[in-house]
Amino acid sequence: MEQIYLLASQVDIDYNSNTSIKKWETFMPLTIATWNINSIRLREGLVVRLLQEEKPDVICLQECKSLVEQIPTDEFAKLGYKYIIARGQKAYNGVAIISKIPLEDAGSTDFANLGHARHVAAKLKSGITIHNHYIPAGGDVPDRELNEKFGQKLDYISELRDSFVKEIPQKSIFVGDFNIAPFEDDVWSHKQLQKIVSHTPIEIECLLDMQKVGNLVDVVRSNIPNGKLYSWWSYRAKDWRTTNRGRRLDHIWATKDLAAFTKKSYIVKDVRGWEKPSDHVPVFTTFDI
DNA sequence: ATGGTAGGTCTCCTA
Repeated sequence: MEQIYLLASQVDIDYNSNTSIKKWETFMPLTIATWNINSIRLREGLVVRLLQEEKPDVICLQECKSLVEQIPTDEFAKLGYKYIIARGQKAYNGVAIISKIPLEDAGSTDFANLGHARHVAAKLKSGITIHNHYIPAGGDVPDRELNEKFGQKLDYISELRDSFVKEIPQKSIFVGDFNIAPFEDDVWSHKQLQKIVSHTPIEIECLLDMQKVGNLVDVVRSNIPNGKLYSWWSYRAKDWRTTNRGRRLDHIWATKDLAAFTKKSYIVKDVRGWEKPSDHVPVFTTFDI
């Protein structure tokens, strides 16, 4: 039987061909990062530093807080990150996918009809589609009768569950700031956060239902199954590192075909200690495809 | 039960 060794970023994978693809012996891993940057214009330098130090193939950013035409791109391009697919608006939200490998715009959807730039998708030549989401934070009060924003958060995820992920094809990666920490080990105190938006049972149920309907795998938790794991620490804490009251709000999910090829995920916690940091740190997964 | 910090359209909205 003929075997082909794939360079995933250079070759179109044809899963329908008769040729056997010896997937585990290929040698071009694809590393994806997701990071809520909280203003891309203010933190352009931090993105540059991260790209230099960690060299992901693709980075998905949320809360760019910028019109697309005002996103700085020159310094990213100098490092080889020449491709960017983004959606933006003034001051709020905004998502971008920045890549060393060619990207094709795969559209965006205004979930829950909020009029917000919270989703963008890009397709790689290998046929993999990356969906980058900034799910609404949901305000402070976890009751949709008292707080419209909490309802919008549930509506956004319900719409994903009832239409979008039902149709999601294989070879999809689904990442971003989901603003929900689903498991006990995803928060510093499960007991103390049960009524705090981001860890309430209703949000968690909605998110995990959506994950199940889409047959999506939380690859970061698959690769790091045990122990506390955070991607966000509040700006309001006096000493984020010492008190360590974190939450895992940022996620990398994938359809099962791709999830089967991931072995490594990691979170670069030190980024929270860089000068003028975002309150989120980047999360990484390598797909050995 | 409260307040704490940060970014942008900046004394008010968002997170």
